[in-house]
Amino acid sequence: MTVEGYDPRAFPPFAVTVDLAVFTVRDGELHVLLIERGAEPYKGAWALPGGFILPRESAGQAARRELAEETGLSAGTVAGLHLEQLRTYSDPDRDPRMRVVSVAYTALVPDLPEPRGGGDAAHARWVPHGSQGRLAFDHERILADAHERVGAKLEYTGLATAFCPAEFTLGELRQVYETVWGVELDRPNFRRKVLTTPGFVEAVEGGARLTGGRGKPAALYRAGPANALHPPLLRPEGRHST
Amino acid sequence: MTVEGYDPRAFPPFAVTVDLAVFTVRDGELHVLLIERGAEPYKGAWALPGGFILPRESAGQAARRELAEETGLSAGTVAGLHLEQLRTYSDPDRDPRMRVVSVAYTALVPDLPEPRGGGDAAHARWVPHGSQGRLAFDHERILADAHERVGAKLEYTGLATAFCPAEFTLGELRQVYETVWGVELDRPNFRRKVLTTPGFVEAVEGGARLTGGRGKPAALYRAGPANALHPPLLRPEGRHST
DNA sequence: GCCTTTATAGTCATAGTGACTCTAAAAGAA
DNA sequence: TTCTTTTAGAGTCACTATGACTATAAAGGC
Repeated sequence: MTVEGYDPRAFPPFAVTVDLAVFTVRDGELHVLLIERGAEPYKGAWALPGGFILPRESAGQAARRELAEETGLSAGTVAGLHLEQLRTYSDPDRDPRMRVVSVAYTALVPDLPEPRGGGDAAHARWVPHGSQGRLAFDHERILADAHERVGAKLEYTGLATAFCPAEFTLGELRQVYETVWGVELDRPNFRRKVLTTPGFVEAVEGGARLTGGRGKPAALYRAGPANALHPPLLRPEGRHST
Repeated sequence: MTVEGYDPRAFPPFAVTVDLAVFTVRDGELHVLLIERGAEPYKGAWALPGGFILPRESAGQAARRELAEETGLSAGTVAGLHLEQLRTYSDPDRDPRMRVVSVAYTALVPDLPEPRGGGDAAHARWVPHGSQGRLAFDHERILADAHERVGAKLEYTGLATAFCPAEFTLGELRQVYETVWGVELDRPNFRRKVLTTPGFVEAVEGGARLTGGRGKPAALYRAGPANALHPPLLRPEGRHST
């Protein structure tokens, strides 16, 4: 049971941190937010943003605070972003200095301005996913888990809209799927599927947007009320993992 | 970033525990393993089994160790059980005495003997899910999250076989779905779906088993190699949450 | 004007599924 | 024994969802 026979010195003390895998779609490519470490160990290496949980904070609050600090976004903007707990990493040797348990979060954001690199992050950058090279600690593993989770959640939730601005075209939404899954989707079929899935998207009345100056203007949509898609929008070829 | 500017006293110390939501199907009913607390706070209340992570343990190792201690199962048996990290609970006030972050795990077990209540658990019992009343700490929330997660995973993974012994009938497997989801499934349709989903189950050659002495003997199957079901076996009526 | 690009409207064949009916093989009751 | 009950398992039918298409519309660049 939790904390049987209580004694302040009877439990092994741990440091608890949050790490964030922040994804965005930029120019049709999936990008991850990374920071460059300014101290040992792994000095100069790239790592996921993150930091300690404060004494009166939940892990979720810490994640949102760190995200605001490292991206330079206002607290109000960060409050509206999609942030989701991924899992907790607790290998005793994951940090060479001491026992650190880290609660990892995944954030999905629409295309944002270049991060300011505030907080203790010497440099923060959007890095194309796949070209990030080796990361500090077990952050490669965390990033891989986060990518897999995001890909899976696109199938059965309306999460893809979190990568888009408030109003978006179906082409932009389709590009999110193609970018995260690394596949090409048939345009008419994707359109049919999205529009017939109840609650996925809602049409914006007057709207129409030129898509980068090319092609016919597209109607605008906003995220619908559904958080689960029925039936799901499954990846082609069925490569899952879970 | 994780543990910038290291100083042993610079980080807020946390206690880190694991909590377990252990499910089994007994007599066609979903049961949860609960222990009765022997100390304040919540003395006498029922709670999820769990305990501290030791200094050289990962959270997963701690979960497996605690499960063995509280159920009285051998380490070998516990090693074969399905154990999966659920999520981490970190509300600063979730434990009234001190700051405790808990990594929750979900375990799915076939019908087991009554637990011995070893370890520090005064009493351990299988309690029918839904009749457990109020639990200590935030364990009701953890249990609800675990149930929702298990229900969702039955849809797109072969997880249901973890509730069954090594060899099982399709009727037993169907009962797992019906019990966890709380619905009735059409027998022929369920059978067709399971048998046509590649890798879900494999026929056991000679086998056949009387199902509680009633009805025609059923063929035996074992869990197949697939960990993901394609296409998924969706709940009727599409009530998800995610 | 034409060409390219993207959006959007359809068509058609097929796989998957829900709602069924029907038969087989066991135990227990009369 | 025969009849009833129970569960396994085979099979049918209609409808939905989907993959693979074709075709048209509306923009910019040339």
